Amino acid sequence: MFTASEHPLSPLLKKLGSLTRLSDRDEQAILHLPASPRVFAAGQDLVGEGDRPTRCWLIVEGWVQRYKVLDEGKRQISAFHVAGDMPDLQGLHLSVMDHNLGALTRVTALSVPHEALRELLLRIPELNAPFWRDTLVDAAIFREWVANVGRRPAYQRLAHLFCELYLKQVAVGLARDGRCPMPVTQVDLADATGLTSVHVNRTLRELRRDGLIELRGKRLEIPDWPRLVAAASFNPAYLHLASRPTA
Amino acid sequence: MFTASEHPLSPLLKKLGSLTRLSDRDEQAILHLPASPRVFAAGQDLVGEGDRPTRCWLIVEGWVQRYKVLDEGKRQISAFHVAGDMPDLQGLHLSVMDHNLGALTRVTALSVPHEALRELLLRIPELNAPFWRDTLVDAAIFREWVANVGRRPAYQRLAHLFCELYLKQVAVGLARDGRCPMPVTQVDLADATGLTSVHVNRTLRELRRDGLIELRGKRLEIPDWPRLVAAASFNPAYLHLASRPTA
DNA sequence: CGATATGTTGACATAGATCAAAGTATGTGG
DNA sequence: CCACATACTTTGATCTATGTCAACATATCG
Repeated sequence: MFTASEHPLSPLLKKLGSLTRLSDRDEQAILHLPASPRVFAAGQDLVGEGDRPTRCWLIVEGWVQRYKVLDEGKRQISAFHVAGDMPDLQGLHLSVMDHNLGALTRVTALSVPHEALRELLLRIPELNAPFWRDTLVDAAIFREWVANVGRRPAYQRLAHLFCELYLKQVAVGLARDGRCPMPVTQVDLADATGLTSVHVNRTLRELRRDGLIELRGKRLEIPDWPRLVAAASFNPAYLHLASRPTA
Repeated sequence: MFTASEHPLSPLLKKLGSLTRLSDRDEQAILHLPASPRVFAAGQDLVGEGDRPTRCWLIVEGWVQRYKVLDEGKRQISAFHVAGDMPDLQGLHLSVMDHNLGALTRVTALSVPHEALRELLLRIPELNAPFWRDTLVDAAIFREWVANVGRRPAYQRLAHLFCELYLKQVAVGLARDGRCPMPVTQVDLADATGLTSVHVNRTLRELRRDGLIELRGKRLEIPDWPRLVAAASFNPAYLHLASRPTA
C-alpha cells in the first residue's frame, strides 16, 4: 500500500481529485497502475503526428508543447503542459495522433499502457469521470486559444497567455507569489499566439514597460496580478479549477 | 423494442458507432434514454455562458454555433454543429458553461438528462468510450482551428473551413456530390475565422473567381474537391472519421 | 572558448482592419 | 401578394497592426 504523497503518480491524483474527491480504493487503484519512467531531452518528441500510441505519458517534470506543423514550416502550438498533465490521454480513444507532443525542456515522464488504463476504467466505472474531465478541460483551453488567437490584439494575447500559464502552475503547486517558471523562447511564444517572434519581442517590451511582467532566466514575474488580469481581460472560468484552492 | 433507423436518437447511434461497433444491447440502452424534443428559433441560445446545465442537447435538425463574446462585442465562434452532434456533452463533467451554444437556423433538439446519461454510463461502462471519444474529436477540431486561425492566411483559412464543414456533413449523410447546406452569414464566417466580414466578402469573391466554391442560397457547392483540398492544404486526419465511409 | 541558439533593433512592406455608403435579399404583417 | 423593415452583401477609400528582411548583440552550453 502506497502513501499518496510520495508516489510518482501522486501529481496525477491531485489533479484528478481536484473536483470530485477520489475514494481511497480509487486512489489505490490508480497508484497501482504500471508506470515506467523515461527522460526526454529538450527538443525531442514524446509522440508524433501519425503515431498510433499504445500508452499515455504522465509528465513528472518539465514542460511539453503540443504543436502542429503546417505549410512552409509554419508551426502552431496549441497547448503547454506541465507536471501532473497527461497530454496524450486522448490517445486512449483516438487511435491516430493528429499532432505532436514535444519536450520544451528536459522532461521526465511516466508511461502508462493503454491496456492497463482501459482495464481500470472498466473495472471501476466511476473513474471514467475524472479522466474524461481532464480531457474536457484541455478542450476548454483550446476553445479559449481559438478566441485568443482569433480576436485579441498581440498585447492582450500575450498577457492572456501569461495569466493562463501562471494559474495552471499555481493549481499544481509549481507557482506562487506572482512567480513561476516560463521555459519558453520568444519563438515558442510566437508559435503559441500566432504572431511573429519579432512582434512578440516588441510586445513583450511594452508589457515590461507597463510593469505587467518581468521575464528573464526562463522565469516569469508578475508584479501586479490584478493589473495583468485586467490588461488581458482574463476570466479563469475556462480553466475549470476548483473554486477553492486545493490544499 | 425500437428499430434503430426510425428512432429520433438514431443519428446519435450512427455517430457513436462509427468507430467501435455498438452491440445490440448498447444500442437499445441508448435508444431508451429519456429524451424530450424542443425547437429553438434562429438566434436563440440553447445554453449560455455561466449556466449549470442538468441535461445535454442532441441536435436533430438545424445548425448550432459554439461561441464566446469578448471585449467590445468581439465574438469568436469555435465550432459549428449539425444533426447528430451533442454539442454540450462536456456539461456532463464540467459543471459551468464557459461559452454559449446558439441556434444559427431554426433548430430541433432532444434534451437528455445528465442523470440518465450518468446512470447509463455506470451501468454499461463500455459506453463511456464512444461518448468520451465524441468529445475528443471536438477537441481535435478545436486544435485544428487554433492552427487555422493562428497561422493560415484568409484565403486558405476559409477554404479549410469549407472542407471541414463539407466532410462533417458527408459523414452523417447530410451532404454529397460536392454540395451541402451552409446556413451561415459572412459575419458568422468572419467570427469563425477571426477575420472581418468585409475581408471575408472579398476573400469569398476570390475563392469564387478561382472556381473553388459557389455559395448562394445558404448552400455551398464545391465544383472541384481536390483543388479545394489543395488550396486549403486540408488534411482530414484530425476529424478522426472512419477511414471507410459508414454504410 | 567558441558555436549555436536566442534576443534586439531598424527600415520597410502588406494583409487585413476600419469607416462609410449603397445595393440586394428576406421575411413579416397587413 | 405587396410593401416595408431588417438583415445581409458588396464596394471604395484609407489606415494600421503585424509581417518581412537583415544585421547585430547577447546568452547558453558543450
